[in-house]
Amino acid sequence: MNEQQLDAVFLALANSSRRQLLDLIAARPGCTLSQLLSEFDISRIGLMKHLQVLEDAQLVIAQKQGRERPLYLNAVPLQLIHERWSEQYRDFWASQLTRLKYAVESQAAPHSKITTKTKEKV
Amino acid sequence: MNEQQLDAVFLALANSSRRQLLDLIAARPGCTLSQLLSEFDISRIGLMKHLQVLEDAQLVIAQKQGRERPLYLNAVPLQLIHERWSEQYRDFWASQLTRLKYAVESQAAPHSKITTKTKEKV
DNA sequence: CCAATAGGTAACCATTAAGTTACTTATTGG
DNA sequence: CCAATAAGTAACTTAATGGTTACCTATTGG
Repeated sequence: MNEQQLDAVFLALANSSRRQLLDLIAARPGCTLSQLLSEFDISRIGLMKHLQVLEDAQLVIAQKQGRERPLYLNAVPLQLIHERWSEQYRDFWASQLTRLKYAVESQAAPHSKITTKTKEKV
Repeated sequence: MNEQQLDAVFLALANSSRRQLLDLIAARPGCTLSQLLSEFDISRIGLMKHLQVLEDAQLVIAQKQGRERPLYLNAVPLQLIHERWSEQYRDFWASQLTRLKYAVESQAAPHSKITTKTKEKV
């Protein structure tokens, strides 16, 4: 995946309606836009535009069949990103410290208050 | 992570300058904006805005120290997404078929031409 | 001290995103 | 056949992105 493809995938995921749409397509392979419309509060055209963004990112594929256009998840881009992260952040995650590690190191003599404060829910 | 936090993280990742910035911060924990500026073709303010987007997503944390603001990667959001995908797409990825599976199933009697065509590089 | 340095604000501009309504096309079931 | 259905196009509005320049603030090293 090149940089532009990454842009497209992350952009596609950066919207909760689109993530929901993707989940629905994953759960109901072959479904059509009209079938999914009832799950959303937006217009058909609005939803169609979201779908287009997912297709641009190649997260969804569709083949027109008659007047319908059945939709399918293509999880390959997600898989590729998943694998890349596995390699890239292996050490980070293995340490089980992540931000806390650096937060503490960077402060000469942290108060106990600060160390507890940095352990926040995410 | 709630939906808005996911929005923020994916939005932050949906730009190659920001991904590059994140990589640099990961590689040089404690570095400052000015130090990183030479790696980019954009203005300091432009870069500062990208940094702000990463901070909004809590992918980067910074504590002001004197006139400097050392930067640190916070990989926790990435880790959470990584874990979620591991669960969510386990079966999909295990099948090693992804889109091909559904593409073939959805066509009554596919020509050999079509089955080869669906196996495209991603 | 004070000039250089690191960072921050404000205001602006062009492009893209996210949504709408109105209209068109093409397929199909009864 | 033909009306209902599924999808697509066009045009528009509002808000957000991604970038700029100009100016301001605060810290620090010599």
